[in-house]
Amino acid sequence: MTGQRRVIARVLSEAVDHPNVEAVHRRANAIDNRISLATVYRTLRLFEEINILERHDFGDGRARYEKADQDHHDHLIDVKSGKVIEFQNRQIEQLQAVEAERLGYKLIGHRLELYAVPLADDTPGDTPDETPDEED
Amino acid sequence: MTGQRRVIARVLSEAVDHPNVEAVHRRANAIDNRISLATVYRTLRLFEEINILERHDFGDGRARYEKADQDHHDHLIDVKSGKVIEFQNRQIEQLQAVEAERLGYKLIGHRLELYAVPLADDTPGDTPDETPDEED
DNA sequence: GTAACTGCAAACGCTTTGCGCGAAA
DNA sequence: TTTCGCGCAAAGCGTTTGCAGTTAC
Repeated sequence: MTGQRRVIARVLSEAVDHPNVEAVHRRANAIDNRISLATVYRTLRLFEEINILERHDFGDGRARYEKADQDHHDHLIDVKSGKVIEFQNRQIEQLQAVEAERLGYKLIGHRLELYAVPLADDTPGDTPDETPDEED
Repeated sequence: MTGQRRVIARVLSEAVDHPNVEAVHRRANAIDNRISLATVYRTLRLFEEINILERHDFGDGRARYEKADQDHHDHLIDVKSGKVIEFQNRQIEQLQAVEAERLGYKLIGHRLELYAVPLADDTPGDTPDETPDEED
């Protein structure tokens, strides 16, 4: 267990969002600036394989990470701000398993992402709020 | 409307699966071998923007296409064979909208993928059937 | 004739990897 | 000491793009 891995582990255990690799690298370097991007990639992959972390792909072409969840949840992506909200819905989960069985399969995993806009928000604009990179 | 676009459109309208770009290119060239990969990429993107096609990402790092659906459906991915099965489930759709509202959002899109293994299949093996590239 | 489209090859963005050095046990 | 992890820079992969020539209309 090296210092780099410790730092990266800490960054992710403290994260309340879903940082991409670059963000993890930035945060890790704020703690110890001798951590290379390659190491971040290698370590994140390692942690993912050990099931310490989960990798997500929310469609922007870069991987995002969060600690593997004890209590499983899915994500709602605010397409205006890029914000990511976690939610659980036992009912939907249940129906997924049923649907899989109906098709002759045993469900072993799933990906559910809801893309949505704020309810109150009536702005007609097409442009999403300036893409931040750091958010969620 | 050029010959290339006609061929690519035909390839996708005849497809019963969810080909990736390389597969589309291969099939298009079987009809007319003067179609470059760049044109395939450009045309698929164009068709996607016009909502003639839908682009999917099933997690293998390459885009897959199918014709935009009149009647919306989601996908179940057979993780053993790579096969992709389409399904519809009104109940799940409904619950997604409800969940989004509960979180203060208006649902505008979603992605639901079920990863599963055949029910009958009791093989303990970890290795998926040789990855084909052409399948589904 | 002009605007739109194409093929080619180079570039891109994210991610992985070969290698020689350095730290962990 | 021996193994494992590191940083660096180069390569890999799917995808996009600049450019000059070609095609549609």
